[in-house]
Amino acid sequence: MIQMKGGGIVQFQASIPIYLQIADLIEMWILQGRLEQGMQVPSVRQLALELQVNPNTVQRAFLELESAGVIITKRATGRFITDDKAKLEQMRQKILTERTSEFIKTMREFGLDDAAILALVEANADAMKEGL
Amino acid sequence: MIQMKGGGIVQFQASIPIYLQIADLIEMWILQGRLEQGMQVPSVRQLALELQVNPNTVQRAFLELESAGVIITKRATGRFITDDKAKLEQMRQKILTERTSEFIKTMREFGLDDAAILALVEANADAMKEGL
Amino acid sequence: MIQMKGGGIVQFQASIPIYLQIADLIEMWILQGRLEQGMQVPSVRQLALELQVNPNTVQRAFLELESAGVIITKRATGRFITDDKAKLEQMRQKILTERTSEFIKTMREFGLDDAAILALVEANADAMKEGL
Amino acid sequence: MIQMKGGGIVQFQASIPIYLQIADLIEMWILQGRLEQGMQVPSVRQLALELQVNPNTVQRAFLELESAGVIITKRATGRFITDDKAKLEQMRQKILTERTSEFIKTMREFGLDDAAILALVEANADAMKEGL
DNA sequence: GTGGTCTAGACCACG
DNA sequence: GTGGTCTAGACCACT
Repeated sequence: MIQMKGGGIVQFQASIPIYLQIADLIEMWILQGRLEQGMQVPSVRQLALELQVNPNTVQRAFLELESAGVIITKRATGRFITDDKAKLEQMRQKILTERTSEFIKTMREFGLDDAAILALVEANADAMKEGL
Repeated sequence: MIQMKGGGIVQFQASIPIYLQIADLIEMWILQGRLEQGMQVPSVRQLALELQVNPNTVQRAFLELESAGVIITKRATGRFITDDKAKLEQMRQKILTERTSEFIKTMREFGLDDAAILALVEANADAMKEGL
Repeated sequence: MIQMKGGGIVQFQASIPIYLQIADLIEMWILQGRLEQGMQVPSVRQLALELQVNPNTVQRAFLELESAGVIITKRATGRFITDDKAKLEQMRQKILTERTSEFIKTMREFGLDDAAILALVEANADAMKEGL
Repeated sequence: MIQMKGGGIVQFQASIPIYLQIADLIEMWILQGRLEQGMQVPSVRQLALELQVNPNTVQRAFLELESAGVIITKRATGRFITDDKAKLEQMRQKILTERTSEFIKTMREFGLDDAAILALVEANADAMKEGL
């Protein structure tokens, strides 16, 4: 049994396909290290139950992850996280960089210079800390 | 005539409705001050031509912007950007804060502490500056 | 309306997923030049009707073709064969070579030398001509 | 101990049932004469070990081969390759003809005439010879 | 009318 | 019990 975020039920947002959200969710789990290398990936049916969606939807999410090389399917045995550590680390770095660049780009488009961006990040980080 | 980003043609990504991408685009233009308060909003036909999409699609984008209160339709006159300066500024702040919080949250989920996040932002900002 | 092979109904063989057979079928149509560059690709629903399968199955076949770069999807408009002539020609050559190499390899494994293979091909080609 | 192709490990492709691939493999061995008529058929366990698959899978492969008449099970003694020489030769001829006809048919669908097909085979055979 | 997504449920192949 | 495929049918988003 996999520990859901906060132990609660995952809420999907409309306007983005659920199967993509699931794929993203699991990719995050893996890249964040919540799922270890090995047979950790839960089965289609189990995930469908936990996420309260149709098994076909989970199936499709896994299809995405497989074509992305994150997981490997062994017929009639289960799905496994790739044991290519380098690949995972590379993907992690890629996502970190992408998200950061995208964030900076947006902020700049709003006219913020680097100092202002850093200040904004710092202020928000502090605010979020207190919020906890 | 509206100046496109870099003078080029805007590329839409397949997985998000085009009309939403257009609405976002225009909202950004307004919030970033590229479009001034007044009757600046280009016509549906013109935008459709420039963006090379179906006029219906632009129409829908405008509908979104209207319901968000960003633009106002005056019958038989045209569309105008709201002159409610406070509202625009408020939306601007809201977007800035939202994006920043979301960014920080994601980074933390990857195990980065605040110092690491700031460092990452700074490094990327530098890298992007050189790239230009 | 697309002309089926011989005007008849396509029969699918068990043991190979139908959606793969459909994808192959259409890829063949394209590479053989039966479908021209343009809006030729029939819609999901139409093909499903003609092939007497579920629309979802056709949909999945198209997914394959799209990820292979053979067709392009324009939302709410239809699917189009890629107009990248070079790419199509390249795929054609690749398939021809692959099939031929595979054929030769198999024949050699049965102990036939090149002369024997050529003779076999020639004999069969003649026989098939008479059969028509 | 059976000599694998090139002494290496056999790689199975994901889209075809492993047991069928194994059955095909063994049938090829027999028809190509690598396995002689007699009690040559290796045991389920041994094959499973060498091919690194589940013994059940090998078992199923043997079932296929038995129903095809290629091997015969003698209770409490083991599995034997059929000593019906005529049958084996007949199967060999059948496979050769089938594969060749299929190959020619495909090539013709691509618009190649017999001369072109022969040329293609010859060219590929030469290329493959140099490659070795 | 087009493609995209999702559900519910069934059956099969595999190990 | 696992994944894979397929159907039937529905609803939505988009142009």
